[in-house]
Formats: sequence, C-alpha cells, structure tokens
Amino acid sequence: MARKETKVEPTWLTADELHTWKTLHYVVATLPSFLGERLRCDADLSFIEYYVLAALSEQPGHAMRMSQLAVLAGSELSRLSHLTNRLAKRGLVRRETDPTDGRFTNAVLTDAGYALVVETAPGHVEQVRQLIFSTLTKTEQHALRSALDKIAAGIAIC
Amino acid sequence: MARKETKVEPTWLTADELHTWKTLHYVVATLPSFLGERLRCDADLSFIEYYVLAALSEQPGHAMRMSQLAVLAGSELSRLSHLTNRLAKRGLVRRETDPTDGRFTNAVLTDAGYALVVETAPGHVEQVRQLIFSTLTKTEQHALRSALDKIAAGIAIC
DNA sequence: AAAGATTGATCGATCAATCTTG
DNA sequence: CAAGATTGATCGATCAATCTTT
Repeated sequence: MARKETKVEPTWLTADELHTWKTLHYVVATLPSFLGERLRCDADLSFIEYYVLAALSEQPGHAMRMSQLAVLAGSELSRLSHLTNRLAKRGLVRRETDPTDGRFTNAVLTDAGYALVVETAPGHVEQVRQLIFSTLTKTEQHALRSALDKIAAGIAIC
Repeated sequence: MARKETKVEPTWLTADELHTWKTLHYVVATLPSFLGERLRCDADLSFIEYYVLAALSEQPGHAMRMSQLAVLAGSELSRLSHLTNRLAKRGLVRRETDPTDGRFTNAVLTDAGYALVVETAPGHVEQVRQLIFSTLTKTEQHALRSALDKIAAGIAIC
C-alpha cells in the first residue's frame, strides 16, 4: 500500500527558467576571460585589476578606501590587499593611511595608473559596447537592467 | 585656428548603459562565490566543480568528452584536466578513453558522484530560484533570456 | 601535421591567523 | 574588543611545453 513520502520533491526550474539560468551561468563563466584577454594584451591587466583602477579613476582625488573598493569589486579584502601590492609594485597605485582615522587605508591612483586607464578604456569600452549593447534593443536593455538590479540586490543583502 | 583632432573620441556608454554594465559586472564578479559558498558547505565543491558533475549527470551514460565539457563549462581544457584529477581522487569521476577514437577522453560520473549531485541539487536549485526567478516577472525573465542569449552568442563566436 | 589531452611551473585567490587603531 | 587591513600558507587557475592518436 502506498504511503506518504517523507522527502518532498523540491521545486525544480521550468524548461524556460533552466535555459535562462544556463545561459547566465555561461556568461558569468566566460565574460571575465573574454574581456580580460584584451586587457591583458593591451595593458597587462586582469579584468578585476582594470576595474579597480577604473573605479579609482572615477573617485574625487582618485582615492578610495580598501574596504569600499572590495565591496565595489565584489571581492574580499584580503584578495584586494594582495592585488594592491601587485599594482603598487608596478607603480600604478599607492597606499595612504587616512589621516583622520588610522584604521582606514586609501588606495590612490598614481599618474601612471591614471594614464594607463585613460589609454586602455576606449578599447575596452568599445568591446563592451559591441558585445552587450550593440545587439540589444532599448526594450531588452531596460529589461536586462531591471532584472540585473534585482539579482544584484539579492546578492548584496547577504 | 581650430584644426581637426587626429584622435577620435570613442563612443562612450550612456548613463543608462553604464548602469546596466556595472550591475552586470557586479553580478558576474559575485555570483560564483555567492552560490559557491553553499556548495562548498554542503558538498565541498566549487561552483565550477558542481556544474561539471551536474552536466555529466544530464548526459546519457553520465559521460562526456573532456573537450565538450570544457566548452560547456566555459573553461579551458587544461583547467578541466586538473579539475578532473581532483574529482577523480575523490572518487566522483573517472576517465575512459573513447574506444572508437583514442584521441578522445570521456569523463564519467561514478555512482558516488551521481549520488552527490542528487543530494546537492535541491538546495542549490532552491538558491538559484530564490535569487533569480522569485524576484522576476515573466516579462523580465523573457527579456533577460533573450538578452543573455545574444550576449552568449557574441562570446561563443570567438 | 593537427586535434585532444595531460603535465609541471608559475601566478593569482582563498583561508586562517595576525596586527593596528580607535 | 571590534573593525579595517595585512600577511603567509595552501589551494586552484593559467601558461607553455609535451605527449598521443589519427
């Protein structure tokens, strides 16, 4: 005689959702190396290294706290500290302790670092435009934006 | 007297596009570690390790060629080979040379590997559903799907 | 020779202390 | 002691050979 199963079948994804998820998975897995190849070639920078420098270049004073930078780069502080060491050895960045509170460290873009971003940005942006925006309609782009905003919010609250 | 600049200003992104791109960048940077944390905890697997096992579990015979698997995982063959070594040491996967053509190697899921996927999948899928699909409307989901399809196609042709 | 796959060396990322400042 | 940051050790990823089979 049939009896009730104790293990409940989980809610699986529909075929449609599964397709979407697999494509997102593929994009997440391949985008960094795809865009990174050119950055490596043009400026000997990885995807994340470029975005650290680019983030600094947008800040007033070209400076930012390590901990803020880590959040923005979606990375851990430890990884960022090692990464900053490498960039500092190349003279692209320097460290400065916050004079108002010694616990904070600012990463500051050097002139050479800024020059490298300015030199590298056009090619990189062109590649992003080609890959992402040249293929999307305005409607698709806005839907993509709101979908990503929600996903990012879900990640950020943790 | 003004003369024509030799350097052309590149086509920058609009404010809207920039927002979309930064959010995509954030998702790409954080999603693997976000989902990987639970996989590490539940099954001692990284994001990519889980997807290699999951991909095999969907194949007839639970087997797949290394080179195919590499494309599917958005990874290089070398990385996959090292990764397969680690999984094989844990008894989750084994290698089999293709009997019809000795150049090909199949990665085959062991019973233990399959059991691990079956055990781990529900929790992982639940997390994906929560993060991605529970927040999106049907319209957003379809727009996300077609946008990602286009981006993935742009990556794949290279 | 070309395609598939592996290997060893090097470089980067992660993890668990540790240190410093407030 | 808590928060920010760094360091050293270990683990994984990348790169440049190398090997095998066709």
